[in-house]
Amino acid sequence: MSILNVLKEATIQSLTALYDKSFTETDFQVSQTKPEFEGNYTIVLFSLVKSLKKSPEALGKEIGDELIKNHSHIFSKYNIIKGFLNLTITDTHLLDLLNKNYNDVCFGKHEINDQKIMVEYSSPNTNKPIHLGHLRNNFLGWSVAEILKANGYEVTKSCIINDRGIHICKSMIAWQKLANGATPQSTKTKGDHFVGEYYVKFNDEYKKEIEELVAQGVSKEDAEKKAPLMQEAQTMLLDWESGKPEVIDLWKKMNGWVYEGFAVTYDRIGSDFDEKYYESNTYLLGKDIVKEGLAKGVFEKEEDGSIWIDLTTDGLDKKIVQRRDGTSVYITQDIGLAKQKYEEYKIDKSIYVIGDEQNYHMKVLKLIAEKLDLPNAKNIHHLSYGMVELPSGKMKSREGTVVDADDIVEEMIATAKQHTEELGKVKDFEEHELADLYETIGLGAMKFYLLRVDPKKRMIFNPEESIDFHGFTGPFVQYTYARIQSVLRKVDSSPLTVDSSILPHNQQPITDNLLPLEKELILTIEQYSQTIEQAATELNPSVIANYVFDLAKTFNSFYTEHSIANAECEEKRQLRLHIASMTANVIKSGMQLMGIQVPERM
RNA sequence: GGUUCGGUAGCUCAGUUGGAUAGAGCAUCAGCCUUCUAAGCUGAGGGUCAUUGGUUCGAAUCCAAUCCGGAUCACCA
Repeated sequence: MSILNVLKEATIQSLTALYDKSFTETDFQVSQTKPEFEGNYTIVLFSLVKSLKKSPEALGKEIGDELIKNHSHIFSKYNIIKGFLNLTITDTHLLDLLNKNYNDVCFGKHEINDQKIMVEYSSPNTNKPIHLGHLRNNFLGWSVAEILKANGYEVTKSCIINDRGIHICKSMIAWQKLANGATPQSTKTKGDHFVGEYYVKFNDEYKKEIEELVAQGVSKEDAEKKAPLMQEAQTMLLDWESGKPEVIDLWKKMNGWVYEGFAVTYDRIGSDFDEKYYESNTYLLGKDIVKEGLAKGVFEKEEDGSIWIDLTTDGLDKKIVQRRDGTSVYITQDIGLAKQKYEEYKIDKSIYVIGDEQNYHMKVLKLIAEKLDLPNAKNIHHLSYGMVELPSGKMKSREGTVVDADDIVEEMIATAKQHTEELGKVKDFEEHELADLYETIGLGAMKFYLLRVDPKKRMIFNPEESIDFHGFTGPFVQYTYARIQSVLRKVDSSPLTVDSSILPHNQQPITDNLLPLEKELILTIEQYSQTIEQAATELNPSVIANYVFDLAKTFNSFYTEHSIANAECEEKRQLRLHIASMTANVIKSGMQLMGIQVPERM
């Protein structure tokens, strides 16, 4: 149990013993002591002052004495300033913690529980390659899944691939008309980029057609519908739905190219999935749901045959769930898929990583699921994230300002290479080690940059600043890790041993002799478990990013001020090597939760 | 217009179960490499926490109103 939890419980016990009343965690507040005051943890007494009608000083003294009397192994002393009771943690307790866990690579992770969670993320369209915004989605989804695993959940990563629809037909039409049989192989183009080009070409040609029609006096709206290319795309969609062989073949061929391209990108950025759903399989789902909803009176049929749900009493609008031609719409398919997910996996919670432009849609989805009484409806959770913008504003495909994922990844890795070479510290690296290192640093910088911000906020991606490897960045944390490894390597000949002389059982001289920075490091490490928990509760990897950075920063201060391998005495040396080792473990673990590798050397 | 999410240092962001003098990084300035990796460390300057009012011992944090910005409100997905 963490010190914080021990303190809370101990305080409740002390209060109960002292005042003969029952208390809960909400009756008082515990926080970390501000650096300018002596102590490590602080109990804020004001709320108790009120209910117990005692002065803060008296109250603080009584609680402080009681805590120390009963928990002398954890709390050594206290002071009271105004209404704040500042408690000091004993060195003994911290050393004990260090001794028990210094070599535990799983430190901070929670026991397996029996809850199952599905995290759906990524969800690409097969008509164009993924861009910077998708990267935020991929990194978030992957990281959240790992964070949940670290908290003991059984996690299934899933992905819905939007592989059908009018947008797919557009690139197919363009390819048929313009490609002359060109393929990714023949043009040496990555498959997803290849198909994406034809999607762009379609829109270019389509635009020309509209302009011509408008010039002939057709209204813009009509022109958009009547343009021959659009008509062809519509026809192709119908052909696809009726299973016309040549259309299906073309569709399979082009999607195949896209998947090959995606596979390369996913492999590189580290996205993976346990289950893939294809919209071409799920788009008919939801028919039975519509029937069910009608029977239950949740849905209503209009005169023209279309089916609706009225959500006005919930503050939303009316929403269509089935078209008058009997086909199901997006939202209905999603409900169908939600149901299928539950039936297949018996999940306790279903998380959707989707941009905040779909907040309304997801709200409706959940509401309909609840009204239909689907078993997992209440545990549908939309992990909404803000758009990624450029310093110049939003990315717009029309203006060609969309940042391609492959390009930006490549650029980050190239910058990592250039920067590393300038520093000139890697002369003894082998060729393949260098390639790995650049990839580790470049991708690490990228992931850290996109994950360090609260998901729900939109963020600005400044290509120049993102490539800064100093300060609150992935490479800084990676560097700290490599630095520790370097120290630990140097003492390899005398590997870390559990030297009883620094252990509390022995009551040797180190006790009550920890330096402030040593203490701060151990206390920070101790909070890793809570940090993981918080990140899981909030579904927010930035919690981890901030924590890991803070730990790395503290370590670097320590490293600069105090020698580790050449400490004043053997006990101190052992102690510091233990701290270093544990810091490295926690940094590595935290970075892995964000999908970031740490290099042994850099 | 309705709903909803944001507004914290020049820039990018932390901090909201109400707590002590609001924190980092970047940028600027001043120091620190014969010593465990200087992708580092130490220090300085920089703030009307959008505005106004309310709640109370205490508000960046809670409530109300206003201003600014984003998203959304399709028989598209």
